[in-house]
Amino acid sequence: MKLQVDGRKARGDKRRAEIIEATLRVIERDGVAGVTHRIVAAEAGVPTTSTTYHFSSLDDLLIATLISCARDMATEVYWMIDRARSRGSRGAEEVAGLLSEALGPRRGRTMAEYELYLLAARKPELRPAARRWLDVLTSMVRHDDEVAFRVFLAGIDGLLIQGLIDDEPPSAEELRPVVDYLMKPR
Amino acid sequence: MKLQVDGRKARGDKRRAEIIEATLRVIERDGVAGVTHRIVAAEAGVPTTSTTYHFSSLDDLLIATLISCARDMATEVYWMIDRARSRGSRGAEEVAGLLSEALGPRRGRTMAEYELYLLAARKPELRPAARRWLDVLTSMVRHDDEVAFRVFLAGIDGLLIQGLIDDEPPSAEELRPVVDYLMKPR
DNA sequence: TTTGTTTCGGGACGATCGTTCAGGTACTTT
DNA sequence: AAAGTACCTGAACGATCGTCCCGAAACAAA
Repeated sequence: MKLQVDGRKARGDKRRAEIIEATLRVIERDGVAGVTHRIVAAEAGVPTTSTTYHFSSLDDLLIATLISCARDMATEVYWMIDRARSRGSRGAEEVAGLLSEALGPRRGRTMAEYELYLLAARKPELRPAARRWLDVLTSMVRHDDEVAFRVFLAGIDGLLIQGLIDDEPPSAEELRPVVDYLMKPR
Repeated sequence: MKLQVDGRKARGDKRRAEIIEATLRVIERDGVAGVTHRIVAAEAGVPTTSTTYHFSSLDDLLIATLISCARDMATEVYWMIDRARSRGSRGAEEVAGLLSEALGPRRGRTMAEYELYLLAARKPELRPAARRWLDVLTSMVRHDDEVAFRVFLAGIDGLLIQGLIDDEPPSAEELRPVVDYLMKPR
């Protein structure tokens, strides 16, 4: 079993990845509504037909983008948890910082993620990918209290969504008491 | 100052309302992406030019729809709180029931609301309308604990969003322990 | 009735859309 | 070298899009 010696497939995979990255940039900038074959192709610097060749339809492209996005998010959270653990902290500070980053410098990315998330609500084939990052969290964090953990996850989502319609992103200091409350055992 | 004696304006307002209702139905069915002048006009049973006449652009139409939607939601929540109070309960049962309804029979409507919500993240002129229902809640519920209330609101949003990507909607019984935890004072 | 205002709606314009097709290129296998 | 496979891409098709134009109709004020 040889892996990836075919130069053609190698180039194909590379271009596929470039197209997915371009798609994510387009969603960050213009939203899911702004995703078209031509726009994505222009963003990626490839001819229009290249996107239709590698992704049989627009839906396929969006599905691939969501899957890639969910994987990135999962690994990112993985490292955050790892970082928090190595510091021996309970993570509230890390979480608050991550939230304020998600709502500030990375606001476009956060919007893109939730747009894809909502898309999964409409397209069942997207749901496994959308659920993945929840699953990753669930499997990583020890949950001595199942209910408390579900509340925590829901709270994070709610804070992010509500933070997206604020005129200016909340700071980590503003978020801190809410996150503390959310993570406080009882 | 006479109000609404002009039959022309009366008809115009009525048609405007019909177009907005049709728009909401289209969003429930096809999402914000499915909203076009022609589709909305067909749904409302009016000629295409009627939607462009009453709403100078598609954005205007979506803005009007979000505002109308937010108002409906606010009054609905108002009555729920009123109902819960008259029963003397703390509301956990009512909240769990409302959530399971929002994720079950009214799933399309819930998706539409969150899509419009996310649209507000991209279009600043939509944000006041999107924030309104949060404001209504904040003003109605006595908040002896500010932080706890923010956590509660975020938790509701998170539960709804996560429930939207479940393959089958959670029942009120499943939701109940989480809602209880969310509303439990400490 | 005449004049002015508001709503209505058929038709059309240019733009952009998703997708297809056929020919060409690059690479692997036989 | 020949055949086979995978990728690339310019051109084009039919459909749909937002929006505009302009005359007709309904209604109010004179």
